[in-house]
Amino acid sequence: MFFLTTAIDYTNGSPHIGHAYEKVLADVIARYRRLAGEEVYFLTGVDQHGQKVQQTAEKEGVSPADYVKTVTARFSALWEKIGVEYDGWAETTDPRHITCVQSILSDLHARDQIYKKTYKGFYSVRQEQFLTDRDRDEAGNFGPEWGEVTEIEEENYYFKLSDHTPWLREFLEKSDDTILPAFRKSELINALEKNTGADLCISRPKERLTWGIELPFDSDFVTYVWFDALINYISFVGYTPDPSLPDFESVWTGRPVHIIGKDIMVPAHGIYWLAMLRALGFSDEKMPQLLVHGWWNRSGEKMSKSLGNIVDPSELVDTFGVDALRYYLVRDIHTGKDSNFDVERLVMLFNTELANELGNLCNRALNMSVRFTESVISPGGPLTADDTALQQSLIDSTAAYRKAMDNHEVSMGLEALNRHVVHCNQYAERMKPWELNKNPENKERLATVLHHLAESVAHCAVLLSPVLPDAAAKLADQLKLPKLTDHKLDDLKWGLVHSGHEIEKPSPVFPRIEVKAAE
RNA sequence: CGCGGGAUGGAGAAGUCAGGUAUCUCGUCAGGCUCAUAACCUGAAGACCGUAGGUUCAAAUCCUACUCCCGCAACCA
Repeated sequence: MFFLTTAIDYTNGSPHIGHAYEKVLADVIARYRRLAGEEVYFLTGVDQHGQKVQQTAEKEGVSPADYVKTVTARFSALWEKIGVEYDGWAETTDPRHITCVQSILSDLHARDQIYKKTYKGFYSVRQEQFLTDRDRDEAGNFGPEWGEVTEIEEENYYFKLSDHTPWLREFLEKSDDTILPAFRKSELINALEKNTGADLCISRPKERLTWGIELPFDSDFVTYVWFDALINYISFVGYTPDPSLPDFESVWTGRPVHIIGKDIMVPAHGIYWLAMLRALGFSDEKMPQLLVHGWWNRSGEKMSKSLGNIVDPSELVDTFGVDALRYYLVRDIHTGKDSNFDVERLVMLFNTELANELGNLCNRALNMSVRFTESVISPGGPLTADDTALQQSLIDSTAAYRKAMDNHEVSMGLEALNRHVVHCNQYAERMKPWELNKNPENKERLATVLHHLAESVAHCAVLLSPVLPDAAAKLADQLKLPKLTDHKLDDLKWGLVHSGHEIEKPSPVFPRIEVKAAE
């Protein structure tokens, strides 16, 4: 089983382009793995507890539970809108999750992995948090942004993180595929080097915070939100068995892939979570891989004048469509790195690669079949060097696509796919089917050329399907091949379009996006 | 000396781990085609690969020093 998760989004505001990116990336990877013939379980959801939720709810004059419900609905509505299809949905206020967290807390407490101690430090009342030396300004004082700062003593529960850091360090040192992409590994190991054996505070006294999961062994405290949230990765796949949840052993069969942003690798996922799993008895072979993605940055507000200041993914979909957004989000960023969000590039990539190249290829190929061969596609006569070169291009592109996608490099996968599309357009230009059509003697040759184009479009539709499932279905529809998208990668052999296959006059699958050059 | 990432033709990127005539997309210029979504195809101009040294037959790629950008720095969910 290929078990894939995303970070669960914190329900403290509306979803933005970064949230959408992570989910689309995960959705694409999940769909790709299914296409590759693997069994997939894709889990995502929302993180609903914690101080910030409690504060925001208070500010808005509603209960945290109601507030969280509203925000959660915004997230799930967006996923539906942009075609993110998950198998499991995690909400941390779910009773099944709470049961699991509490059972884990009890277990760790019973095994002395959790203990109580007093912490003395400087506390900011306004920010409701303890401060550390790095919060001091250059003069060594706490700045006015913290408001009143007092030194207080507080009892809390701690998880024995220090028991596991030596193992973690060693595990990470020898593993090349736990942190993806690899360049982030050194960052995590460095962070670990600086760990001076500190343990992790996993409780909050109820005087300060009530919106959380109560500690099963001390009702004066709730669980620290990270300790609660991280557990979603196991609670919602039945770590504590529940008839409404999957069977844990059949989901967590190897190393799951957790897709997260670079901001929550250190310390939450890279340190806390791996250590927590270790404490629960997970072996090295069951440790998750962390696929760490970068950020969409926004450079300047220049484009906002001409195209409107749009960053809400839902509005982007309304303006440009799901295909354009999904394609852009995985095409214009290399997994792991940062990129600048630019609406003009979104439009450009859709128009050039989808409308002009692939969409137009489909359109011209099918139109010619309708006009020149009575809508019937047949293999025609003997193959020339041009034909075999085209078939080889398809084989090469498919191989490059698979290699890239296996490494979660969606952008490179799409680039590989594109190479074949370009090859096809060049092929059409050289073969000139419209010329062949002028002389009846060329009928067989004409059939061969058009067959090669139709066959290529069919393959491209399948390869594109993880990224743009709807568009792939439309391409299949144009080709009159309704079962096309049922194919697995290994079934992709030359001959998807059978001899004598009939099609109809096509209409554009990717209508060009026309942008009015506003003032 | 806190940590990490980055600096590549006008714009955005790949390539750097495993050195070997600089790649892709957009843009610009010129031409071709007409089946197609004013789409497609061909050709051209444009980069001393941040700076300065070094290693090597050979460096965007390895080594040293430096400059400038961005993020993070562990009770911030």
